[in-house]
Amino acid sequence: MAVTETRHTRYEPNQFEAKWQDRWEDEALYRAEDFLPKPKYYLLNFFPYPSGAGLSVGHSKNYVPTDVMARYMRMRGYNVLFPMGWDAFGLPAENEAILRQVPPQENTARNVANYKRQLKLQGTSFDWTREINASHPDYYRWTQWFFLMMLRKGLAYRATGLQWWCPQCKTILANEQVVNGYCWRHTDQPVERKELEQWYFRITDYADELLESLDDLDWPERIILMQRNWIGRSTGAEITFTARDSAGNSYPIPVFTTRPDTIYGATFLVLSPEHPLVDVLASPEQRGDVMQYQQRAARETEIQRLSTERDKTGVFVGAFATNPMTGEEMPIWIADYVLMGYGTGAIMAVPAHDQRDFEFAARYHLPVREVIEGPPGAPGGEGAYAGPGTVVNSGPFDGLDADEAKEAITAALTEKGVGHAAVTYRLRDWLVSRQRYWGAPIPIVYCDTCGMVPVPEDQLPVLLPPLEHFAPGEDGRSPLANDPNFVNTACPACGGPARRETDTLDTFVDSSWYYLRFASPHEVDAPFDADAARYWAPIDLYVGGAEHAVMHLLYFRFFTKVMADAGLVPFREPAPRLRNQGTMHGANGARMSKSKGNVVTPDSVVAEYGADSLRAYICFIGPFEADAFWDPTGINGVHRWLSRVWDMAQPMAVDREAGEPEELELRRAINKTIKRVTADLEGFQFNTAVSTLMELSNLMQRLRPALERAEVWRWATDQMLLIMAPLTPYISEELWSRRGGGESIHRQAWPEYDEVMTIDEVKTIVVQVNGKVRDRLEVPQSEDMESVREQALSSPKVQPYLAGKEVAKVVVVLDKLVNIVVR
RNA sequence: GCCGGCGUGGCGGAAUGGCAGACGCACGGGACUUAAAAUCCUGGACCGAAAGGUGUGUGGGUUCGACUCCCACCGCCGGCACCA
Repeated sequence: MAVTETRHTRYEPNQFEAKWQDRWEDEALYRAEDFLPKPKYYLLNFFPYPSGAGLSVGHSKNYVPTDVMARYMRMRGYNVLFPMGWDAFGLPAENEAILRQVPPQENTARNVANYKRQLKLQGTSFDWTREINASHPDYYRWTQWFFLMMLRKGLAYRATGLQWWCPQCKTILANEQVVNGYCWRHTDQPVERKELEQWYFRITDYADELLESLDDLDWPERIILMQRNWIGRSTGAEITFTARDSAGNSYPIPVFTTRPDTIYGATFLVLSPEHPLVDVLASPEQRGDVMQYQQRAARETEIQRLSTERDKTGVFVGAFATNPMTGEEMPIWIADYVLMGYGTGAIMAVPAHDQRDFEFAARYHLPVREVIEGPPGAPGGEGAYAGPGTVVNSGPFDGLDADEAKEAITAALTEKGVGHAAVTYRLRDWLVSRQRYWGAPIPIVYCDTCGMVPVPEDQLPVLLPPLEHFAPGEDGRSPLANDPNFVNTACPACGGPARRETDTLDTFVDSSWYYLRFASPHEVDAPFDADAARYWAPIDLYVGGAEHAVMHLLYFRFFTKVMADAGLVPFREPAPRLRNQGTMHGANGARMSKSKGNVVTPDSVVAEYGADSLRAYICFIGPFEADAFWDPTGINGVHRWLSRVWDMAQPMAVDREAGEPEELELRRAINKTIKRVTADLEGFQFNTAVSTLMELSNLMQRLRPALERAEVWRWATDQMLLIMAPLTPYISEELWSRRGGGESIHRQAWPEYDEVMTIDEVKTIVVQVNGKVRDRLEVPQSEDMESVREQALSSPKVQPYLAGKEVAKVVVVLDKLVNIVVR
């Protein structure tokens, strides 16, 4: 046998990582305890859907840095709530179950077990005693309860309308789930329109608050902007024009405009093809054309209709309306560029000052009347003028600035009773019903005698029955409709025969309140315990991807405001601070996904390098918010670093004195490192935290021969392990225990630093001549700048640049530099 | 088209308006080895023999001094896109 006289063992993370995982769990190291007197910190990741594909290192880009924060905050003395649960309902889960021909219940359970295993593998410190699952009856019971609350408060309603239908998902989608006319899950699947009766939540009631309180959020600017655009608040006026049909009957047509100042320039009205007055107003001569156009518009896909490139088309209705300001007669047209779902579904067309109206007028030879004159020299040319200017051709309002005219004309309209200031939103109500199996059944019963009856709270949950055939049908009905045992029930009001609602709730309803369930995950009498929720919520730091900018993140804000109004929670925003992690791309540059064939699993990385190397590399790879590219060789760097740490932090006898200069240098380095890493972690800069630690270990490597058997070395190594503990929990714990550190390193306090010890004994002063570096002066920290200035001016390296020149100015920056300006 | 964000070595990236390229990857040279791996030491922005000069997408500006602030342009990424 070869003699392997190595002083220490090699760094082999597989030898001890599993051991610590078990021990941490046994010792309940990460259990969050309600109502501790310590300050609380609620750290949460977006609610994940446990996919059969399992986790990739792309997911680690979210979970690892968040876990680092959780561990850091615990060491800072916070009572940290860092829970995990499963957004297990929903289409992807159901589709996967269909594909595998396994009931979704079973499939989900297996996926959850795998996710959990993978998360533990990576050393995440979730409190698993608070694990929740949205597809369990003890959870969705309360999702249903919230639906009833919405209904009670008048915020849930049923309505018929043309809705987006994805032929692949075989269900209706919410507006937020339609992307440029395509399904958000099937990006090559155009959505179609179906006329169906659906359930909605009245999110538009909260549009103003959802918009205004964005200002108070510490969220990425991008997300705030996207929400602001999505809500799309426009201010202007609603103006009532009076239309007459060919028989001489009058009908009011309200229009919404953001430019009431241009009303004198309105030369025709345009109604949406679906506008209810179209049928009434169409003249006998025009009726044929009008109906043909309406049918064509109905057939158009959303993509065709939304295309801005396409020429504007329309048809004259055969009727006229009176402009309430001018008394002028204007023709009424229909055109598909006017949408029924926005504003009033009708507009006054001002071709001189609106590009769309201009194009329409040009095509159909309708009159154009200029009423806003731009400043002199303003670009004339093609198209509508939408800029600022002075009002002309507008009777008594001539000469006013356009902004003044907005107010003046709105006031005049109000005075005459034909208009008023108005606000319109792009945001529509949230469509929450889905014609799919795998979701929370909507707790409603239809009785022939009593009509629609909510299921009483004490009869919740309405259980989702196991179904043999749970795949969606072609008929636009939920598979639940095929189960007579589910459908047929007794009316809760009269006891007579009744039918259950068979649609299920959008999964975004599940994720709109889950963050509160974590406060008291086992509560049986309420969705959450009010005191526990008051203690833990709102979320102090919420972390997830930017793809949920206008879906989940809007819905759960809405839910929170409703809950606040219901007295359930004392705050109106669920997550005052939000951060988005960047996307992890595979080595081939594509987003990491199974279909791109570039998935790297945490399992394979952990097997090869250990979890700490994975964690450190994920942190080191780049800024948290930035996208990253997985470089399979890049991890070597952090792995080598950890191997060196392993080697230098082995327990060592203390039997030598340290050399004083080295000891001081090490002490300073430790203090500086604590200071920097503290600032880095607070600022979410995990990449520089790791590089700071690498610098420290490089320095220690250099000082090691001089110091490794001195007391200061032992102290420094302990400090280093403490700073590393949140980033690399396993190696820190293993070395800590080998060194006899006592209780788990993860129960230790975050190290303090001494400001004085972060300052070097000497300072380096840069000497510039005309901004170019010519010399560097090493002077004692205490040296005053006046003396430094003299030294700089007399520096031999600087002299040649001063020769024959006149010194015009000397700029002195404290402890930093001297810049000599010469002419 | 409109609104954001970003442009720094071969690559990932670092730099309160004050030494550009920290820390790594990859690569070159060397040590150890019969050899290799691993490890350790070492080198490198570019031009130039050197002195020195030039460099943070391009062009201007502010400043004693600009990767950093301002203006214009180019490129990439993201969002929105007939919303009246």
